[in-house]
Amino acid sequence: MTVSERGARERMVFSAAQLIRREGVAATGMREVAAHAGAPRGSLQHYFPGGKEQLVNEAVEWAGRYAGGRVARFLAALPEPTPSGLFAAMVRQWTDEYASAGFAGGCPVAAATVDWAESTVSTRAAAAQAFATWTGPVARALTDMGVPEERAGALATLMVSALEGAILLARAEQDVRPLATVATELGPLLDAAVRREG
Amino acid sequence: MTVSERGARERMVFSAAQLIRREGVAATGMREVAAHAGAPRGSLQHYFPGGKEQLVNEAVEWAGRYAGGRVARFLAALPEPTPSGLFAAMVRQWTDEYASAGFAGGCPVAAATVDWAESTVSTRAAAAQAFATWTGPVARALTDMGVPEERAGALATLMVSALEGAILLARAEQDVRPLATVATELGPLLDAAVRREG
DNA sequence: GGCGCACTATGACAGCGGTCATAGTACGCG
DNA sequence: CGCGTACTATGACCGCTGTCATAGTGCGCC
Repeated sequence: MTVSERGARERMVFSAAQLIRREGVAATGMREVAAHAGAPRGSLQHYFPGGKEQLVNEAVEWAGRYAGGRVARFLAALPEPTPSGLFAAMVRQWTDEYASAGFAGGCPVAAATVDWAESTVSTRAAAAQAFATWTGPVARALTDMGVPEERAGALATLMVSALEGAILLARAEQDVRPLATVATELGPLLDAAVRREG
Repeated sequence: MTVSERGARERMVFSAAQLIRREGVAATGMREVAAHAGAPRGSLQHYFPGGKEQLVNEAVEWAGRYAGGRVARFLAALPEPTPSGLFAAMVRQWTDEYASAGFAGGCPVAAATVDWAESTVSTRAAAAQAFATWTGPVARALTDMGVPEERAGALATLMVSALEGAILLARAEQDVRPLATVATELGPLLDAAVRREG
Protein backbone atom coordinates (compact mmCIF):
# COMPACT_ATOMS: atom_id res chain seq x y z
CA MET A 1 0.00 0.00 0.00
CA THR A 2 2.92 2.32 0.59
CA VAL A 3 4.68 4.03 -2.25
CA SER A 4 7.64 1.72 -2.06
CA GLU A 5 5.43 -1.31 -2.50
CA ARG A 6 3.91 0.11 -5.64
CA GLY A 7 7.40 0.98 -6.68
CA ALA A 8 9.63 -1.95 -5.92
CA ARG A 9 7.15 -4.76 -6.35
CA GLU A 10 5.74 -3.48 -9.57
CA ARG A 11 9.18 -2.72 -10.88
CA MET A 12 10.29 -6.27 -10.27
CA VAL A 13 7.33 -7.68 -12.17
CA PHE A 14 8.05 -5.31 -15.00
CA SER A 15 11.73 -6.20 -15.01
CA ALA A 16 10.89 -9.87 -14.99
CA ALA A 17 8.76 -9.42 -18.08
CA GLN A 18 11.53 -7.48 -19.77
CA LEU A 19 14.15 -10.08 -19.05
CA ILE A 20 11.89 -12.99 -19.88
CA ARG A 21 11.08 -11.64 -23.28
CA ARG A 22 14.77 -11.24 -24.03
CA GLU A 23 16.41 -14.33 -22.59
CA GLY A 24 13.54 -16.67 -21.89
CA VAL A 25 12.17 -17.81 -18.58
CA ALA A 26 14.74 -20.42 -17.63
CA ALA A 27 17.66 -18.16 -18.42
CA THR A 28 16.26 -15.33 -16.32
CA GLY A 29 17.50 -15.51 -12.75
CA MET A 30 15.80 -14.13 -9.69
CA ARG A 31 18.90 -12.21 -8.67
CA GLU A 32 19.03 -10.80 -12.17
CA VAL A 33 15.47 -9.56 -11.89
CA ALA A 34 16.18 -7.80 -8.62
CA ALA A 35 19.31 -6.20 -10.03
CA HIS A 36 17.52 -5.05 -13.17
CA ALA A 37 14.75 -3.52 -11.11
CA GLY A 38 17.18 -1.84 -8.78
CA ALA A 39 15.45 -3.66 -5.97
CA PRO A 40 17.06 -5.39 -3.05
CA ARG A 41 17.42 -9.11 -3.30
CA GLY A 42 15.72 -9.64 0.01
CA SER A 43 12.53 -8.17 -1.37
CA LEU A 44 12.10 -11.12 -3.67
CA GLN A 45 11.01 -13.55 -1.01
CA HIS A 46 9.09 -10.83 0.74
CA TYR A 47 6.90 -9.87 -2.20
CA PHE A 48 6.93 -13.21 -3.97
CA PRO A 49 6.78 -15.90 -1.33
CA GLY A 50 5.62 -18.25 -4.06
CA GLY A 51 9.09 -18.01 -5.56
CA LYS A 52 9.95 -17.80 -9.21
CA GLU A 53 6.70 -19.39 -10.23
CA GLN A 54 4.72 -16.54 -8.74
CA LEU A 55 6.99 -13.88 -10.18
CA VAL A 56 6.85 -15.37 -13.66
CA ASN A 57 3.10 -15.73 -13.53
CA GLU A 58 2.63 -12.14 -12.49
CA ALA A 59 4.93 -11.01 -15.25
CA VAL A 60 2.89 -12.96 -17.77
CA GLU A 61 -0.35 -11.55 -16.43
CA TRP A 62 1.09 -8.08 -16.55
CA ALA A 63 2.07 -8.59 -20.19
CA GLY A 64 -1.43 -9.75 -21.03
CA ARG A 65 -3.02 -6.73 -19.42
CA TYR A 66 -0.53 -4.49 -21.15
CA ALA A 67 -1.26 -5.93 -24.58
CA GLY A 68 -4.99 -5.78 -23.99
CA GLY A 69 -4.77 -2.21 -22.82
CA ARG A 70 -2.83 -1.16 -25.87
CA VAL A 71 -5.77 -2.00 -28.10
CA ALA A 72 -7.83 0.89 -26.76
CA ARG A 73 -4.93 3.25 -27.31
CA PHE A 74 -4.44 2.08 -30.86
CA LEU A 75 -8.10 2.62 -31.57
CA ALA A 76 -8.05 6.09 -30.10
CA ALA A 77 -5.11 7.01 -32.29
CA LEU A 78 -6.80 5.91 -35.50
CA PRO A 79 -8.58 8.69 -37.39
CA GLU A 80 -11.09 6.23 -38.78
CA PRO A 81 -11.00 2.83 -37.11
CA THR A 82 -10.76 -0.13 -39.46
CA PRO A 83 -9.68 -3.70 -38.76
CA SER A 84 -6.66 -3.36 -41.00
CA GLY A 85 -5.75 -0.11 -39.30
CA LEU A 86 -5.87 -1.73 -35.89
CA PHE A 87 -3.76 -4.65 -37.03
CA ALA A 88 -1.29 -2.32 -38.68
CA ALA A 89 -0.95 -0.43 -35.42
CA MET A 90 -0.39 -3.61 -33.48
CA VAL A 91 2.30 -4.62 -35.92
CA ARG A 92 3.83 -1.19 -36.02
CA GLN A 93 4.52 -1.29 -32.32
CA TRP A 94 6.90 -4.12 -33.00
CA THR A 95 8.48 -2.76 -36.15
CA ASP A 96 9.13 0.47 -34.28
CA GLU A 97 10.76 -1.30 -31.40
CA TYR A 98 12.89 -3.49 -33.61
CA ALA A 99 13.95 -0.53 -35.69
CA SER A 100 14.92 1.55 -32.69
CA ALA A 101 16.10 -0.97 -30.12
CA GLY A 102 17.16 -4.01 -32.10
CA PHE A 103 15.75 -7.49 -32.19
CA ALA A 104 16.56 -8.42 -28.63
CA GLY A 105 13.08 -9.01 -27.29
CA GLY A 106 9.99 -10.99 -28.14
CA CYS A 107 6.65 -11.42 -26.48
CA PRO A 108 6.96 -12.48 -22.84
CA VAL A 109 3.80 -14.56 -23.03
CA ALA A 110 5.22 -16.48 -25.94
CA ALA A 111 8.45 -17.04 -24.05
CA ALA A 112 6.61 -18.34 -21.03
CA THR A 113 4.52 -20.66 -23.18
CA VAL A 114 7.48 -22.05 -25.06
CA ASP A 115 9.86 -22.59 -22.27
CA TRP A 116 8.06 -22.86 -19.01
CA ALA A 117 4.50 -23.95 -19.75
CA GLU A 118 5.27 -27.63 -19.85
CA SER A 119 6.88 -27.82 -16.46
CA THR A 120 4.75 -25.36 -14.52
CA VAL A 121 1.03 -25.72 -14.92
CA SER A 122 0.12 -22.43 -13.30
CA THR A 123 2.28 -20.56 -15.78
CA ARG A 124 0.60 -22.29 -18.67
CA ALA A 125 -2.73 -21.19 -17.28
CA ALA A 126 -1.43 -17.66 -16.82
CA ALA A 127 -0.32 -17.61 -20.44
CA ALA A 128 -3.72 -18.77 -21.61
CA GLN A 129 -5.33 -16.09 -19.50
CA ALA A 130 -2.95 -13.47 -20.89
CA PHE A 131 -3.83 -14.39 -24.46
CA ALA A 132 -7.49 -14.19 -23.55
CA THR A 133 -7.17 -10.72 -22.07
CA TRP A 134 -5.42 -9.71 -25.25
CA THR A 135 -7.73 -11.20 -27.87
CA GLY A 136 -10.80 -10.09 -25.93
CA PRO A 137 -10.40 -6.36 -26.56
CA VAL A 138 -9.35 -7.05 -30.13
CA ALA A 139 -12.51 -9.03 -30.81
CA ARG A 140 -14.62 -6.35 -29.16
CA ALA A 141 -12.99 -3.70 -31.27
CA LEU A 142 -13.77 -5.69 -34.39
CA THR A 143 -17.46 -6.00 -33.53
CA ASP A 144 -17.58 -2.28 -32.84
CA MET A 145 -16.28 -1.76 -36.35
CA GLY A 146 -19.06 -3.84 -37.80
CA VAL A 147 -17.55 -7.29 -37.93
CA PRO A 148 -20.22 -9.92 -37.18
CA GLU A 149 -19.81 -11.33 -33.72
CA GLU A 150 -19.39 -14.89 -34.87
CA ARG A 151 -16.31 -13.94 -36.90
CA ALA A 152 -14.78 -11.35 -34.59
CA GLY A 153 -13.35 -13.91 -32.21
CA ALA A 154 -11.87 -15.96 -35.00
CA LEU A 155 -10.30 -12.95 -36.64
CA ALA A 156 -8.86 -11.77 -33.34
CA THR A 157 -7.24 -15.17 -32.92
CA LEU A 158 -5.91 -14.95 -36.44
CA MET A 159 -4.50 -11.49 -35.84
CA VAL A 160 -2.73 -12.45 -32.66
CA SER A 161 -1.45 -15.70 -34.15
CA ALA A 162 -0.06 -14.01 -37.22
CA LEU A 163 1.51 -11.29 -35.13
CA GLU A 164 3.15 -13.71 -32.73
CA GLY A 165 4.48 -15.82 -35.56
CA ALA A 166 5.77 -12.80 -37.42
CA ILE A 167 7.55 -11.62 -34.28
CA LEU A 168 9.23 -15.00 -34.15
CA LEU A 169 10.35 -14.89 -37.77
CA ALA A 170 11.46 -11.30 -37.48
CA ARG A 171 13.65 -12.06 -34.50
CA ALA A 172 15.20 -15.03 -36.22
CA GLU A 173 15.85 -13.16 -39.44
CA GLN A 174 16.70 -9.91 -37.70
CA ASP A 175 14.45 -8.20 -40.20
CA VAL A 176 11.03 -6.62 -39.87
CA ARG A 177 9.98 -8.02 -43.23
CA PRO A 178 7.76 -10.77 -41.80
CA LEU A 179 5.93 -8.21 -39.71
CA ALA A 180 5.36 -5.93 -42.66
CA THR A 181 4.27 -8.89 -44.75
CA VAL A 182 1.56 -10.12 -42.44
CA ALA A 183 0.24 -6.58 -42.02
CA THR A 184 -0.17 -5.99 -45.74
CA GLU A 185 -1.40 -9.48 -46.59
CA LEU A 186 -3.93 -9.69 -43.82
CA GLY A 187 -5.29 -6.14 -44.10
CA PRO A 188 -7.75 -6.68 -46.95
CA LEU A 189 -9.06 -9.90 -45.41
CA LEU A 190 -9.79 -8.12 -42.16
CA ASP A 191 -11.51 -5.16 -43.75
CA ALA A 192 -13.60 -7.46 -45.94
CA ALA A 193 -15.18 -8.89 -42.81
CA VAL A 194 -16.85 -5.61 -41.96
CA ARG A 195 -20.57 -5.87 -42.51
CA ARG A 196 -21.43 -3.47 -45.30
CA GLU A 197 -24.34 -1.39 -44.22
CA GLY A 198 -26.42 0.67 -46.59
CA MET B 1 30.25 -43.49 -41.80
CA THR B 2 29.61 -46.61 -39.80
CA VAL B 3 26.14 -47.67 -38.85
CA SER B 4 26.61 -46.64 -35.27
CA GLU B 5 27.49 -43.11 -36.32
CA ARG B 6 24.34 -42.80 -38.37
CA GLY B 7 22.54 -44.26 -35.44
CA ALA B 8 23.80 -42.63 -32.29
CA ARG B 9 24.70 -39.24 -33.63
CA GLU B 10 21.50 -38.77 -35.54
CA ARG B 11 19.48 -40.08 -32.66
CA MET B 12 20.97 -37.50 -30.35
CA VAL B 13 20.14 -34.67 -32.71
CA PHE B 14 16.62 -35.96 -32.99
CA SER B 15 16.29 -36.33 -29.24
CA ALA B 16 17.62 -32.84 -28.73
CA ALA B 17 14.95 -31.48 -31.04
CA GLN B 18 12.30 -33.45 -29.21
CA LEU B 19 13.35 -32.24 -25.80
CA ILE B 20 13.87 -28.67 -26.92
CA ARG B 21 10.41 -28.40 -28.34
CA ARG B 22 8.97 -29.64 -25.06
CA GLU B 23 11.02 -27.94 -22.37
CA GLY B 24 12.89 -25.23 -24.20
CA VAL B 25 16.57 -24.98 -24.90
CA ALA B 26 17.86 -23.83 -21.54
CA ALA B 27 15.92 -26.46 -19.64
CA THR B 28 17.23 -29.26 -21.85
CA GLY B 29 20.42 -30.75 -20.48
CA MET B 30 23.10 -32.55 -22.40
CA ARG B 31 22.93 -35.58 -20.14
CA GLU B 32 19.19 -35.60 -20.67
CA VAL B 33 19.65 -35.68 -24.43
CA ALA B 34 22.02 -38.61 -24.23
CA ALA B 35 19.68 -40.50 -21.94
CA HIS B 36 16.68 -39.82 -24.16
CA ALA B 37 18.59 -41.03 -27.20
CA GLY B 38 19.83 -44.10 -25.38
CA ALA B 39 23.32 -42.96 -26.26
CA PRO B 40 26.35 -43.00 -24.02
CA ARG B 41 27.24 -39.74 -22.38
CA GLY B 42 30.79 -39.95 -23.65
CA SER B 43 29.52 -39.72 -27.20
CA LEU B 44 28.41 -36.17 -26.66
CA GLN B 45 31.84 -34.65 -26.70
CA HIS B 46 32.92 -37.06 -29.39
CA TYR B 47 30.23 -36.15 -31.89
CA PHE B 48 29.63 -32.60 -30.76
CA PRO B 49 32.98 -31.11 -29.84
CA GLY B 50 31.36 -27.71 -30.21
CA GLY B 51 29.32 -28.48 -27.12
CA LYS B 52 25.72 -27.65 -26.55
CA GLU B 53 25.80 -24.85 -29.06
CA GLN B 54 26.61 -27.27 -31.85
CA LEU B 55 24.04 -29.81 -30.74
CA VAL B 56 21.29 -27.21 -30.50
CA ASN B 57 22.16 -25.75 -33.87
CA GLU B 58 22.05 -29.14 -35.53
CA ALA B 59 18.73 -29.87 -33.92
CA VAL B 60 17.34 -26.60 -35.24
CA GLU B 61 18.69 -27.31 -38.71
CA TRP B 62 17.23 -30.77 -38.60
CA ALA B 63 13.84 -29.34 -37.68
CA GLY B 64 14.01 -26.91 -40.57
CA ARG B 65 14.82 -29.64 -43.05
CA TYR B 66 12.08 -31.78 -41.61
CA ALA B 67 9.47 -29.06 -41.94
CA GLY B 68 10.60 -28.23 -45.45
CA GLY B 69 10.53 -31.86 -46.44
CA ARG B 70 7.02 -32.31 -45.17
CA VAL B 71 5.73 -29.84 -47.72
CA ALA B 72 6.39 -32.20 -50.60
CA ARG B 73 4.63 -35.02 -48.76
CA PHE B 74 1.62 -32.87 -48.08
CA LEU B 75 1.42 -31.93 -51.72
CA ALA B 76 1.68 -35.51 -52.82
CA ALA B 77 -1.18 -36.48 -50.53
CA LEU B 78 -3.52 -33.83 -51.88
CA PRO B 79 -5.86 -35.04 -54.62
CA GLU B 80 -5.93 -31.59 -56.15
CA PRO B 81 -3.33 -29.22 -54.79
CA THR B 82 -4.62 -25.86 -53.63
CA PRO B 83 -3.01 -23.31 -51.32
CA SER B 84 -5.72 -23.75 -48.74
CA GLY B 85 -5.32 -27.51 -48.95
CA LEU B 86 -1.61 -27.27 -48.31
CA PHE B 87 -2.11 -24.96 -45.37
CA ALA B 88 -4.82 -27.20 -43.97
CA ALA B 89 -2.44 -30.14 -44.18
CA MET B 90 0.30 -28.20 -42.41
CA VAL B 91 -2.13 -27.29 -39.66
CA ARG B 92 -3.57 -30.76 -39.45
CA GLN B 93 -0.20 -32.22 -38.60
CA TRP B 94 -0.34 -30.21 -35.39
CA THR B 95 -3.97 -30.81 -34.56
CA ASP B 96 -3.37 -34.51 -35.01
CA GLU B 97 -0.39 -34.49 -32.72
CA TYR B 98 -2.14 -32.47 -30.06
CA ALA B 99 -5.17 -34.66 -30.23
CA SER B 100 -3.21 -37.86 -29.93
CA ALA B 101 -0.20 -36.94 -27.80
CA GLY B 102 -1.27 -33.90 -25.81
CA PHE B 103 -0.02 -30.36 -25.90
CA ALA B 104 3.46 -31.04 -24.63
CA GLY B 105 5.47 -29.92 -27.61
CA GLY B 106 5.82 -26.90 -29.83
CA CYS B 107 8.09 -26.05 -32.70
CA PRO B 108 11.78 -26.50 -31.85
CA VAL B 109 12.80 -23.63 -34.08
CA ALA B 110 10.45 -21.34 -32.22
CA ALA B 111 11.83 -22.54 -28.93
CA ALA B 112 15.38 -21.89 -30.03
CA THR B 113 14.46 -18.44 -31.25
CA VAL B 114 12.65 -17.46 -28.10
CA ASP B 115 15.02 -18.74 -25.55
CA TRP B 116 18.46 -19.09 -26.98
CA ALA B 117 18.72 -16.77 -29.95
CA GLU B 118 19.63 -13.73 -27.93
CA SER B 119 22.61 -15.27 -26.19
CA THR B 120 24.00 -17.46 -28.96
CA VAL B 121 24.38 -15.82 -32.32
CA SER B 122 25.00 -19.01 -34.27
CA THR B 123 21.73 -20.46 -33.03
CA ARG B 124 19.85 -17.38 -34.11
CA ALA B 125 21.37 -17.77 -37.55
CA ALA B 126 20.45 -21.46 -37.57
CA ALA B 127 16.87 -20.57 -36.73
CA ALA B 128 16.71 -18.04 -39.54
CA GLN B 129 18.12 -20.65 -41.89
CA ALA B 130 15.58 -23.20 -40.68
CA PHE B 131 12.70 -20.86 -41.34
CA ALA B 132 14.10 -20.19 -44.79
CA THR B 133 14.34 -23.88 -45.64
CA TRP B 134 10.74 -24.19 -44.52
CA THR B 135 9.17 -21.22 -46.27
CA GLY B 136 11.16 -21.93 -49.45
CA PRO B 137 9.33 -25.10 -50.42
CA VAL B 138 6.03 -23.56 -49.37
CA ALA B 139 6.56 -20.59 -51.66
CA ARG B 140 7.64 -22.84 -54.50
CA ALA B 141 4.53 -24.94 -54.03
CA LEU B 142 2.38 -21.84 -54.21
CA THR B 143 3.92 -20.70 -57.48
CA ASP B 144 3.40 -24.18 -58.88
CA MET B 145 -0.26 -23.80 -58.05
CA GLY B 146 -0.48 -20.58 -59.96
CA VAL B 147 0.25 -17.96 -57.35
CA PRO B 148 2.24 -15.09 -58.85
CA GLU B 149 5.86 -15.20 -57.79
CA GLU B 150 5.81 -11.80 -56.18
CA ARG B 151 3.10 -12.88 -53.78
CA ALA B 152 4.17 -16.46 -53.15
CA GLY B 153 6.97 -15.51 -50.78
CA ALA B 154 4.74 -13.17 -48.81
CA LEU B 155 1.99 -15.75 -48.50
CA ALA B 156 4.46 -18.40 -47.41
CA THR B 157 5.64 -16.08 -44.67
CA LEU B 158 2.05 -15.44 -43.68
CA MET B 159 1.28 -19.14 -43.56
CA VAL B 160 4.26 -19.99 -41.41
CA SER B 161 3.67 -17.00 -39.14
CA ALA B 162 0.03 -17.83 -38.60
CA LEU B 163 0.85 -21.46 -37.99
CA GLU B 164 3.59 -20.72 -35.48
CA GLY B 165 1.38 -18.27 -33.64
CA ALA B 166 -1.52 -20.67 -33.60
CA ILE B 167 0.72 -23.38 -32.20
CA LEU B 168 1.62 -20.99 -29.41
CA LEU B 169 -1.99 -20.16 -28.59
CA ALA B 170 -3.03 -23.77 -28.83
CA ARG B 171 -0.38 -24.85 -26.36
CA ALA B 172 -1.31 -22.12 -23.94
CA GLU B 173 -5.02 -22.83 -24.17
CA GLN B 174 -4.57 -26.59 -24.43
CA ASP B 175 -7.06 -26.47 -27.26
CA VAL B 176 -6.67 -26.90 -31.00
CA ARG B 177 -9.19 -24.14 -31.65
CA PRO B 178 -6.60 -21.52 -32.69
CA LEU B 179 -5.15 -23.96 -35.20
CA ALA B 180 -8.53 -24.71 -36.68
CA THR B 181 -9.36 -21.04 -36.75
CA VAL B 182 -6.34 -19.91 -38.74
CA ALA B 183 -6.85 -22.74 -41.20
CA THR B 184 -10.44 -21.83 -41.98
CA GLU B 185 -9.91 -18.06 -41.92
CA LEU B 186 -6.82 -18.06 -44.08
CA GLY B 187 -7.97 -20.64 -46.62
CA PRO B 188 -10.04 -18.38 -48.86
CA LEU B 189 -7.38 -15.69 -48.86
CA LEU B 190 -4.78 -18.17 -50.02
CA ASP B 191 -6.91 -19.67 -52.76
CA ALA B 192 -7.85 -16.22 -54.00
CA ALA B 193 -4.20 -15.58 -54.79
CA VAL B 194 -4.18 -18.23 -57.50
CA ARG B 195 -3.94 -16.64 -60.89
CA ARG B 196 -7.17 -17.45 -62.68
CA GLU B 197 -6.32 -18.71 -66.09
CA GLY B 198 -8.81 -19.05 -68.89
C1' DG C 1 51.22 -59.34 -31.97
C1' DG C 2 51.29 -54.31 -32.24
C1' DC C 3 49.49 -49.99 -33.64
C1' DG C 4 45.96 -46.61 -34.56
C1' DC C 5 41.53 -45.09 -34.63
C1' DA C 6 36.67 -44.47 -33.37
C1' DC C 7 34.10 -44.60 -29.66
C1' DT C 8 32.84 -45.08 -24.64
C1' DA C 9 33.23 -44.47 -19.51
C1' DT C 10 33.72 -41.83 -15.40
C1' DG C 11 34.90 -38.58 -12.34
C1' DA C 12 35.95 -33.93 -11.16
C1' DC C 13 35.33 -29.07 -11.38
C1' DA C 14 33.69 -24.59 -11.27
C1' DG C 15 29.70 -21.89 -11.73
C1' DC C 16 25.14 -20.67 -11.16
C1' DG C 17 20.29 -21.56 -9.93
C1' DG C 18 16.32 -21.08 -6.52
C1' DT C 19 15.39 -21.34 -1.91
C1' DC C 20 15.80 -21.19 3.04
C1' DA C 21 17.40 -19.31 7.56
C1' DT C 22 18.62 -15.80 10.24
C1' DA C 23 19.39 -11.39 11.46
C1' DG C 24 19.15 -6.50 10.84
C1' DT C 25 16.97 -1.86 9.93
C1' DA C 26 13.25 1.66 9.72
C1' DC C 27 9.17 3.41 11.21
C1' DG C 28 4.54 4.11 12.94
C1' DC C 29 1.75 3.68 17.14
C1' DG C 30 0.40 3.51 21.75
C1' DC D 1 10.34 3.89 25.52
C1' DG D 2 8.56 -0.63 23.83
C1' DC D 3 6.55 -3.28 20.40
C1' DG D 4 5.01 -4.95 16.06
C1' DT D 5 5.15 -4.71 11.28
C1' DA D 6 7.18 -3.98 6.80
C1' DC D 7 11.05 -4.43 4.47
C1' DT D 8 16.15 -5.39 3.67
C1' DA D 9 20.64 -7.91 4.05
C1' DT D 10 23.52 -11.85 3.74
C1' DG D 11 25.22 -16.16 3.76
C1' DA D 12 24.71 -20.94 3.23
C1' DC D 13 22.87 -25.10 1.02
C1' DC D 14 22.07 -28.39 -2.42
C1' DG D 15 21.22 -29.64 -6.91
C1' DC D 16 22.19 -29.25 -11.52
C1' DT D 17 24.70 -27.66 -15.65
C1' DG D 18 28.29 -27.68 -19.41
C1' DT D 19 32.84 -28.84 -19.88
C1' DC D 20 37.24 -30.91 -19.34
C1' DA D 21 40.62 -34.65 -18.32
C1' DT D 22 41.85 -39.08 -18.29
C1' DA D 23 41.48 -43.66 -19.09
C1' DG D 24 39.43 -47.63 -21.13
C1' DT D 25 37.35 -50.68 -24.88
C1' DG D 26 36.75 -52.79 -29.35
C1' DC D 27 38.13 -53.51 -33.94
C1' DG D 28 40.38 -53.25 -38.36
C1' DC D 29 44.92 -53.43 -40.53
C1' DC D 30 49.50 -54.32 -41.35
